[in-house]
Amino acid sequence: MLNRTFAALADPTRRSILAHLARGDKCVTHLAKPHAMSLPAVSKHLRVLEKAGLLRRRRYGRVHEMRLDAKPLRQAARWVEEYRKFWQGSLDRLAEYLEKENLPPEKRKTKLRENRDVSRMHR
Amino acid sequence: MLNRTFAALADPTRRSILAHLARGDKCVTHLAKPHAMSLPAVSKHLRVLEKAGLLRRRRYGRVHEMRLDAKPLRQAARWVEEYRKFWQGSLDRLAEYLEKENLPPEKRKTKLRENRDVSRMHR
DNA sequence: CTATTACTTAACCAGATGGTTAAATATCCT
DNA sequence: AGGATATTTAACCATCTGGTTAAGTAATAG
Repeated sequence: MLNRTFAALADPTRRSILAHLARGDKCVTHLAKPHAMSLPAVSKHLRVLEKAGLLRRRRYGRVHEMRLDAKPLRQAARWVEEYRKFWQGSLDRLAEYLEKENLPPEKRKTKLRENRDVSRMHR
Repeated sequence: MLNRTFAALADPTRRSILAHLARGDKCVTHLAKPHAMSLPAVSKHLRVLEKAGLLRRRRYGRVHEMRLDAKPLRQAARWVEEYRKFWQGSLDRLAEYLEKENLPPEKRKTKLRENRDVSRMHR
């Protein structure tokens, strides 16, 4: 499920469609209008979103009305949130990380071996 | 950026790699071991994650050590959180939504026109 | 009945993705 | 020097993706 959810969100057109649906249910033609592409292209995007469970489709005659269903985003949010502590601490960690990179090669080599002994990791 | 981030997260192998990196920095071989695929395949995944900014690479001799960088997830989280209210209200909304679907066709048709007048949307 | 509207399906295309194996590079060990 | 180890690059392949145009289906309008 996460696969399909994230894959669906990876496309800007689809995120835009979701954003539009967040302001109210809309039919295919309405959703297509702001997106400079053919109707079948939008239709495909809608199918992707539908399969990802991010929207529901209802037919009223020939009009297909789409409704946002954000439930799959809950799981996605939970997954991403797992990493909150890492981006919170990342300023410090990254600083420390990049600092090493600026040591002159000689110094770096010995310094690093002392600390982390990565060179012996694979013996 | 969101494009690359979400795309990177859409692959289970890559999510697994990130999960492993969350427990500490690791080199390519170590990251590859639990994933039943060739080393080049993992190497490609790492490049994708790197381009998405989700990890940093440091070389210690022949060993490439990877470090998680979760900062891009922050933006992703913010995006997803925008939709929190929708999945929170979705139980009610979806119930209401599906309830209509179970009405007998006759009743549904008239009922819906009265309410929403979708049939006149495109005149 | 006919035309128009809303939308999908089909067929096609270029380029990306996710994997493979084989070869190349670079480092480390003896 | 020569061999083993860590990793990447190259070439290839099948499938997926995101778009197109053209044709098909179904409902509404006149």
